[in-house]
Amino acid sequence: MDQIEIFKALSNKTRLQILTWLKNPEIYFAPEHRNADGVCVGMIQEKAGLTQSTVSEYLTMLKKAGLIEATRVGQWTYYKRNEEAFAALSKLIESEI
Amino acid sequence: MDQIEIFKALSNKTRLQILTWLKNPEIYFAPEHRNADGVCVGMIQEKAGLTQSTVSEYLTMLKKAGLIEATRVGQWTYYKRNEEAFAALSKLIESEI
DNA sequence: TCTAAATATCGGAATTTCCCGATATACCAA
DNA sequence: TTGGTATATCGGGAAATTCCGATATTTAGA
Repeated sequence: MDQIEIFKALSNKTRLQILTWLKNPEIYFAPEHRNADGVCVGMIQEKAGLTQSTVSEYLTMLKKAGLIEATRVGQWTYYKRNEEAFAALSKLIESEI
Repeated sequence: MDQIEIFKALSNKTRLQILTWLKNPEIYFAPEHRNADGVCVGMIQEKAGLTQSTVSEYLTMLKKAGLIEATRVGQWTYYKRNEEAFAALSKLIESEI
């Protein structure tokens, strides 16, 4: 758990938005674009309004920080939150930092 | 509470160290360099091993993010943690982000 | 006053981040 | 195979951050 990597990943408006969207995908994405593994990149990109490459990099960054997980299904990659990482971060701030 | 400002402030090794030192000043600073208002800039600078201007700027940044508070006493400025901000951030990550 | 000490602010070089377009890779379907 | 779709990676210009030295400000004390 690299604290600085995590905080850097959280230091961007779009990346924070993505995390919010992935917290309640049923609110933000149509059923056909999400499943138990999360939401595919293209739909996240569409909502973000940035280029595909940028959004893909952002998702990779969030993944490296451990905040989200990826599952490849055919040509799609589904991303979902790693809630344990958020719980751990919350506890870290509550008691360690 | 500007989330991004907070996460940016936390995205730096030295600033995280300063927050750790201020969490338990009695461990890291001699009694004559601390009081109920916190620890003075010079002592924080000494521990950080960076220039006075850099450390002063870092403290200003942490203060703008709401993570620490400043009290001027004579020629000294004492900085201490704002624990409520950390509690609020912990809750934010636990339930909102 | 005048000087010295503590801190804050300014200007800038080096590095990193932001976000793009172009290109590469992976997979599916015909 | 071949072409099309989804995603990842690369190269780079613009903007932000890092950290410095120099300078300004604030306050105490002679």
